[in-house]
Amino acid sequence: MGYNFNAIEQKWQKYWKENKTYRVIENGDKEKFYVLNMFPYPSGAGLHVGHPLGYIASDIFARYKRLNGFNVLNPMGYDAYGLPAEQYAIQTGQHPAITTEQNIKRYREQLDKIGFCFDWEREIRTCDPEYYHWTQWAFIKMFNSYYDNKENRCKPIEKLVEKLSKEGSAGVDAACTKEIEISAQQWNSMSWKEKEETLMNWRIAFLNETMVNWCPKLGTVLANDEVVDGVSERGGYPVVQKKMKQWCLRVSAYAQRMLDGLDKIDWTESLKETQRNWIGRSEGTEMQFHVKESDTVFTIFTTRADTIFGVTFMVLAPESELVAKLTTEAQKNAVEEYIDRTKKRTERERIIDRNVTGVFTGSYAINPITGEEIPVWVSDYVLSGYGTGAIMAVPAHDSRDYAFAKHFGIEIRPLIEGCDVSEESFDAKEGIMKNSPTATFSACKLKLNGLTVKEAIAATKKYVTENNLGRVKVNYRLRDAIFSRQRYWGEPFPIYYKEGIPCPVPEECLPIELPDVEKFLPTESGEPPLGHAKIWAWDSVNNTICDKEKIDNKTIFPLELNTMPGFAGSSAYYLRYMDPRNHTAIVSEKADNYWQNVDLYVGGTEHATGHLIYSRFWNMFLHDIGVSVKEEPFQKLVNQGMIQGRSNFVYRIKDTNTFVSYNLAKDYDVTPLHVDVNIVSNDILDIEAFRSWRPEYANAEFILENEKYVCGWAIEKMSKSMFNVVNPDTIVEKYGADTLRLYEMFLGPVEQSKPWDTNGIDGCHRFLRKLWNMFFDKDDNLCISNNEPTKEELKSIHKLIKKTTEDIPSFSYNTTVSAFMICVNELSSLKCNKRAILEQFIILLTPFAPHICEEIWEALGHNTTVCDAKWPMYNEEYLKEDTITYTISFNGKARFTMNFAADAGKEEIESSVLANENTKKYLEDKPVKKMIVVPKKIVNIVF
RNA sequence: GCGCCUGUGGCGAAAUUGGUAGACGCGCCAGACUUAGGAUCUGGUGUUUUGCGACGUGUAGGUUCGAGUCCUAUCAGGCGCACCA
Repeated sequence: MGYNFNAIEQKWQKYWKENKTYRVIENGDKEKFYVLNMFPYPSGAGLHVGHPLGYIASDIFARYKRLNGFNVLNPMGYDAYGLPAEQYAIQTGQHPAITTEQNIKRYREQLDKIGFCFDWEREIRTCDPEYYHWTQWAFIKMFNSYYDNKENRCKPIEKLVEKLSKEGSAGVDAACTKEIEISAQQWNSMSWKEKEETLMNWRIAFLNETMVNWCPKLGTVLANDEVVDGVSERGGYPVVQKKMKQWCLRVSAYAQRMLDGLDKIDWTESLKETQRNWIGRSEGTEMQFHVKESDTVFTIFTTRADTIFGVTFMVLAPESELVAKLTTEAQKNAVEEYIDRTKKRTERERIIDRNVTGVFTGSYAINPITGEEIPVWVSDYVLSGYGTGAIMAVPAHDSRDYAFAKHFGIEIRPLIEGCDVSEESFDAKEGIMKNSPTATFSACKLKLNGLTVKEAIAATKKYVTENNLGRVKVNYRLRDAIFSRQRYWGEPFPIYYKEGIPCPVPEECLPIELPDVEKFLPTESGEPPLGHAKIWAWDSVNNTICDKEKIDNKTIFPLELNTMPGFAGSSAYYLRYMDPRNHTAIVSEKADNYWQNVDLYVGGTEHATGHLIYSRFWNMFLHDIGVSVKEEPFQKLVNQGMIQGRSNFVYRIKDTNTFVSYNLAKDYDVTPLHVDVNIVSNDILDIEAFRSWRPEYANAEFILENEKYVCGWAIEKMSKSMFNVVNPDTIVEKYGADTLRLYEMFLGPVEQSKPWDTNGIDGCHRFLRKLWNMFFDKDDNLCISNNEPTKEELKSIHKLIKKTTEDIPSFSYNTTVSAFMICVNELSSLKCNKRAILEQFIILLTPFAPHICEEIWEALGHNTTVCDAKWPMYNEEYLKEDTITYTISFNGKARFTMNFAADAGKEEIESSVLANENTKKYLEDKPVKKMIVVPKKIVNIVF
C-alpha cells in the first residue's frame, strides 16, 4: 500500500477537529506568541495555489513555536464587508449576504484540506454584527475624541469643551480642519447647534465638506489609496473630484507618531520607506503675504524660504477660497471661465495633459521682505489639499514655476551663483546665494548673498519668525481618510441626525445592524442604498431603531445612510481575535495584556498604504484611549511574494485546425492560443485531453516534434482568462497536503514573487515517500530498531536539528526543506532505522508536513499528538569532524588539498604545509611573505 | 524626476563574519529492472578543451593574499511616490 496520503490526511484532519488540538486559551504559565495572516476577503473565485503561501509559512512558524513550548495564537477569519464582496454579488445578481456566506464556505473547505493549525473557535467575520459592534464602538469613540498636539495623544472631547469654555481657542493646540479663533465668551454664548458644528473642527471622526474622489461607476467615494492613476483600484473606473460632505478620520493627526513608530518595528526597509513616502513629511516655512490695496492676507507654504527674493508671481489653487476674494472686476470673466474648465477635468485628464494653464487674478501681493509687488495667478498645478493651496513661485529654482513663467512671459530671477536658467530651472538645493536686494530695498535686513542654500533657508526662517512674517511649519502629504461609502454592504454608522447635527447612538445600543433593503445596488448619482431601508430611524426615547415614517425630528430622527468603507472592519481585527466572543468589550484587559500585539504578521505588500496605515492609526487611537496596550499592532511583518501563473500556449496555423509544436512554429504563420495548464505536463501537451477540452478542438491535427507536442510558455498573472489557474484542491488530491505545503515552501524564499510551476512537485512527493519507506516495509509493517545510533547517524540528524532551529525563525524555509531531503538521503544510504534518530526527524518535520508526521508518530507508539512533542536540541559534539580538509592555495590560486586532525593548531598546520613536497615543488626558491590559515577552509601562502 | 529592491546554469534556487561558486529540487543524458511506463533505482550534468587546464555570479573598474559578498561608475528589470511648492 505504501504512503497513502489521502487516507492519512483525512484521518488526522478529523482527529484535530474532534480533539480540538489547536484550541488555544490564555495561559500565564506559558510564553505567548501571536502569529497572524492578513485575513482574506472571500472572493467568488475560491483559492488558487498562490493564496495559501503566506498561510503555510505562518502555519509552519506557529507549529514551530508551539513545539518550542510557546502558547501560540494563530487565528483566521474573513474580511467580508466592502467593495470586492459587494461587486461580486452585483455581478452574479445575488444578495451579498448570500454570496459572502457561500464564498466563506468554499474558502473554509479549501483551507481545511491543507491542514492548518488555526483555532477556528476564534473565527471572526467583519460582517457579523457581533464583530462590527466594535467597529461602530470605535467610531463613536473617535467621534468623541480630539487630538492634543502638546501631549501628543487623543483625549475626550469634553476636555476640549472645558478648555474652550474657559480660555477659548487660545488655550487649544489640537489637530483641526482649519484654524479657528474664538474667545471663551463667544463659545459660551453659542447655541448647542453652533457648538456642535464648531466641534467638528477637532473631532477625530468628523463630518467635512471636501473635495473627494468620486467614482460614478462604483457609485461611491474612495479613499486616496483606493485610487491608482486616476482610476479606481477596484474595477479601474474613472474617478472625478467632487465636493461632498463626508465622514472623515483625522489620520493626519497621527502622522508624526506613525512616522516615528516605524523605527520601532521590524518591517522590511522598503515597506517602511513606502509608508514614509505616503506620510510625506516636509519641513518648511509658512509666510504671510498682504494683498495690495486690500486687507486680505494669505499664507503660503514653501520649503525654499531662501528663494524669497526670486519670487516673481504667486499662484492659487483653483479651488482656493482666496480666488474669489482676489479676482478683480476686470479679470472676473477670465477667472471664472478658467475655473469652470478645470472643474470638468478628471484627475486622470489632469495627469495625462500637463500643458501649462492659468489665469491672472488682477491682484498683486506684497513681498513681506522686500515690499515688491507680485502678480497673483490661478493655476491647477497648485493643489488645494496640500499646504495652504497657495504658493510663492520662484521660476528660477522650481521646474513647474519655470514652465509657467516661460509660458506667460514672467521674469525669471536666478539666485544661485553660476546657475544657468536660460533652458531650465536650477532645482537642486545646493550652491551659493546671490542677487539679494541691496540698495533698492534698503529697509531689508535679510542678506543671503554668499551663504549656502542650507544656511540661507535657516537664516530666512529665523528672519521670518523674528519679524512675525510667518512661522516654521511641518507639512504632511498624508490626508485624512474619507470614511463614508454610498454603498450597501458595509457597517452602518451608529449616527442619527438631530437638527441636521450628527449624534452618536448610545454605546449600549450597539450594534446598529445593517437593515434589509429591497434595492442594494449603488447609484451613479450617489444616493446611498440605505435610503431604501424602511426600518431606519432612531427613536431616542426608547433607544431603538424604528420605522422611517415615524420621523418627527423631535424624538425620532433619521439615521445616517452611508456605510463604512472596507478598511473599517479590517483595522482592529487582530485585537478581536484575542477575545472574540466578548460581549462587553472589544477585548478584555486580561486578554489584551496577555497577547499584547501581533508578533508575526504575514501578508502582501499591496496593503502598504491602505490597511497597514489605517491599522496603525486605529491601534494608536485605541492605545490612547487605554484599550490596546501596545502602540504598534504588528511587531514583525513579513511580506509574502505573489505567486504568478505560468501559462502555456499552443500554436494554431492560421485558418486551419492544425497545431504545430513550439520549436517548429517559426516556420508557419501561427496564432498562439492559451491552453489550460492542467492538460500540459512539463510543457508537453496531453493531446487527447486537448481534443476533449473544447468541442472546436475535437478534430484538431498536430505537427509534432520527437512525437510530442511541445507548448510555449510565459509568466503572467494567475487568472481564469489565461487558463493558468492551479487549484490547491487538485494538488492535494494528487499529491497530498503535506507535499503541497513542502513544495510551496521549496519553491523559493517566501518574500519573493515567483511563478507557480507544478512540475517540480514530484521531488517533494518523492521525499515523503522515501521517508515513509524508512519506517514501513512493503507490507506496511513498522520496521524500526531500538539499537544505539552510530556516530554518522547522530551527526546527520544533529546537522538537521541545527539547520532547522536556525532557519525557521529567519523564514529560510526553502533551504530547510533542502536540509530535510539531504538528511533523508544520508540516513537512507546509511540504512538507518534507529528509533532514536528517526523520531527526532519526525518532530522536526512536523511544522512542514503535519499529517504524515502524526501518522508515523502514532505508529511509533505515542498516544499524544506530535504537535505537543518537544523540539530537539542539537549537540555540537556530534557535529565535530575528525579530520578537516584544507585547500592549499598560492597567492589565492588553489593548488591542492591536505587533511588535518580537527584539533590541529595553526602552527602545526603551517609547518606541515611548508614541509609538504607539493608545496616545496611549487614554491621552489620563492620566499614566503606570509601565510593565512582560515580555520576549516584554506591555507593561503603569499609569496 | 525622487526613493527602495533585485540581477548567479536549460529552470526554481543555495553559498556563516569576504575564504575560493552552483547545495537541494526540476529538466536533460546514460545505465539497471521491466511486456510496458509520465513508475522505481544507480551514475552524470556551468561553459570550453581529447586531456592538463582556462574561463565563469548583468557590465567596467577598485580595495584585498582572496570578492557573488565590500567600494565607485554603469546597464537592465521590478516596486513605491510624484505638478506635494
